[in-house]
Amino acid sequence: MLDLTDDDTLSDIGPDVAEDRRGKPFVASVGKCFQVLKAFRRGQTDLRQRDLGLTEICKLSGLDKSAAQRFSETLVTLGYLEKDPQTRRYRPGIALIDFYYTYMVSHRLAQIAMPILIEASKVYDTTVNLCELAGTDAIYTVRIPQAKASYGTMLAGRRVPAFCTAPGTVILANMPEDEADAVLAASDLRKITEQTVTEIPALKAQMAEARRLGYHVSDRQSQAHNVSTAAPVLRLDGQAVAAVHIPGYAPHWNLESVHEKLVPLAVDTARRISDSLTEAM
Amino acid sequence: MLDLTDDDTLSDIGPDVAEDRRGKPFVASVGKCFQVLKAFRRGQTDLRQRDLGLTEICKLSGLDKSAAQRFSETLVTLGYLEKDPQTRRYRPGIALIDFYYTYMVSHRLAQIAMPILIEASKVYDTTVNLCELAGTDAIYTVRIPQAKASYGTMLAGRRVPAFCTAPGTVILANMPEDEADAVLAASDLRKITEQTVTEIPALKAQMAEARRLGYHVSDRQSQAHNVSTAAPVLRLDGQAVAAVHIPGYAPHWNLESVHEKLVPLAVDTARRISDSLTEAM
DNA sequence: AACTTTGTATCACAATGCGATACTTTGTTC
DNA sequence: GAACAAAGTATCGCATTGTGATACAAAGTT
Repeated sequence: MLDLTDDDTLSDIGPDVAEDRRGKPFVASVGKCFQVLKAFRRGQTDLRQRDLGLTEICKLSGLDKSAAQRFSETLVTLGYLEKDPQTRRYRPGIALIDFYYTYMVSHRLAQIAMPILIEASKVYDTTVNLCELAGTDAIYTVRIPQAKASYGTMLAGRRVPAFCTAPGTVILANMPEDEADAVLAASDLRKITEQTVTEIPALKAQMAEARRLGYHVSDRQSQAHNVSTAAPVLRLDGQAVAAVHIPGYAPHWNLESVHEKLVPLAVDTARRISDSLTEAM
Repeated sequence: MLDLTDDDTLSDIGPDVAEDRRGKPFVASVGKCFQVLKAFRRGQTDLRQRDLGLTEICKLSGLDKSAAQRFSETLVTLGYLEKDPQTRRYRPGIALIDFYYTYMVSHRLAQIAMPILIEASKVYDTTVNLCELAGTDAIYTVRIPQAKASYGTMLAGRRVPAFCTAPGTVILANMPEDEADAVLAASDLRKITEQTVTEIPALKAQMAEARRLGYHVSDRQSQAHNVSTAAPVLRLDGQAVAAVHIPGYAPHWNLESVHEKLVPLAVDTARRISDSLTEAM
């Protein structure tokens, strides 16, 4: 009944440490509390399970039992986890949602893009997404969903690997080459489907092509049956800040119809957002 | 150009401490780091400003300069804040979005509700929301937006006071009376507009009426020019777990047309979700 | 150029978080 | 249903870790 199966690839939640921030003050307890929260994301994608026991939190967070207990209880007190008094298991708390709002409310790009994306979604009654690059992942920040999509693909916050997805490709294609190279070098270049391209030269050729064309079509590179397209949102200086992504799900859309209809829609939508952006920034 | 003005009431981010959790282990550093993150939410609604300097973080979080620095830098290292090297100001980091996904992906109610809400939004081309109660606030967890709405009202994670909004009223009306009373008692019963009802007896009468009718129409109680309606999503035992909320914005909708069209839509949508729920739970 | 404001670095102290250990409860097996 | 295993909770002395007053540096302002 509850089908959590997802057809596309998920990324884990990113590296635990950032760049060269050594020397900066760092409060270890804070890092550990986020390890606990991350455990729930890992736990969910792995086990399709909504809540975790203390022992599972230990394993998924890498903390010992005492620490896991302390931080879990702390997070319950703060409302970021909830604890079932019966089962004594923990689950994500509703207060977590606050941070989405905190991030998005100050996000000018999303603010500008939202109405344009909504309009676009109506043209062919399709899902339309806005993606941004975060490390080696593309994160969906705004999603205008359609009823037939699977639940996981309706949610903002989803991460997918940049190198093998249409939105990732167009963003990488329109950023400084050395930065793009760094992302590829840091990426875990695994074959997700049979079609996934994993060789750096082939990927760079794809990116060059995407840059030339102004869009990219991902033909079952990360999803077995689906074709999706993306076009870059560009700053005045030509650098990509995001991508408009439109998936074409299997029965209804194919390579041909995506090229004919969704590609122009994605390109046009991204261009409209880019134009509005440069005015405001 | 960038209009961040919002027409409805926002709640602050909730109490800093929960119930009677004394005795439970608590890591103070973790609490303080969340004070810093909350500062950004406060800062944004107050100042309509996207980033905060260290001194502002001090004021908004209640921490001293050293602590503010330590926790801000820690959060930067973890990716939950970003720091502009030029201005040395901090802003929310994209990694914050991860927690929305973490919460939502395991949320069976949202999963069930999403397609039904999408369908409903197409009937009159309106925004349709799913709200849940958190403390004295109603939090929007799922929003199907329409292009004409203001940005703030498109975002999941928004909090509004329960007592003076339609979704809050229908949820309070369909929960154990003592719990509802407790929520009202804890609420900050301020007049938001001229029409806001703030007397407990009047509020309880409203709730009784909402319970009898199966819906509630909020006539400019929290928004000066708008009328909105909500209907409860009920568990098999009749307890509310959420509310379907449909706002009727001013020029297009009025009290009459809301009653005629949006009320039946909200009631029907909430009932369809309730029915799917009980099967699954 | 003098001043104010804001951000960064330092460091000795002890409070605070740590985690090994022991205890209690749940639920699993025979 | 007794015996056992596994998961969750409580305890507590130690020293690690975070603390915050102070001093310093770098931007902004007059």
